[in-house]
Amino acid sequence: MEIDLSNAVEAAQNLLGAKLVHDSPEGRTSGYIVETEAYSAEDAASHSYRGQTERNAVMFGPAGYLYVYFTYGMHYCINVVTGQPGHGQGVLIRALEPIEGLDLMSQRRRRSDLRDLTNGPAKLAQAMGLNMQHKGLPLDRTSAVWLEPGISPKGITTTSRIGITRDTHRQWRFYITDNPYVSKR
DNA sequence: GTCCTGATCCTCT
DNA sequence: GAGGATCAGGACG
Repeated sequence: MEIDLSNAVEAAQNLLGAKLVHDSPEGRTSGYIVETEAYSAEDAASHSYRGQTERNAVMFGPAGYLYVYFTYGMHYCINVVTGQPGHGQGVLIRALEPIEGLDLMSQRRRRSDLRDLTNGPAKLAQAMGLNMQHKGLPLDRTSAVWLEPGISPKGITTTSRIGITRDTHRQWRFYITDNPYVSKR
């Protein structure tokens, strides 16, 4: 992988514009990453804050692996693990700009509006067909899910993170400025 | 468009 | 037993 994942906050910005691809039995889906959030073990909003557990163990492994979690009783969200093993860092992928497999994404999402396929962390996981099966996979060509170099963002906007209740002061959300596929708010 | 709520279940307290 | 890195649908205007 050519993307620098040594630090979550920097990696969250480096990952903007990268291409995420999933080759599934139903076909290929892919998209450019347009919105991310950084999480680290010193951060009370992070799953890794209270130390390693069975659920978050992937976050404490090497960088470049996929951490998937299940939340709110019905949704999956995906992270790219960053940092050194033992550090417990990750970057939440919050939105994609769809590239390949638009019909398949629409089927999985049961939505036809292009802008409603991948503009949210649980939406993109559903559109890409990602779930707990994919937790812990390396994001390279040895897996069905991987990252490639994509586009260079023209501008990056920094804000506070969405939907958290602790450490809300951190400005650790990043998105490609003016991209129409960024989640709301 | 905005606001509010129900859905639904795993994880940790 | 509570709460969560969310989303969709309905009420209202």
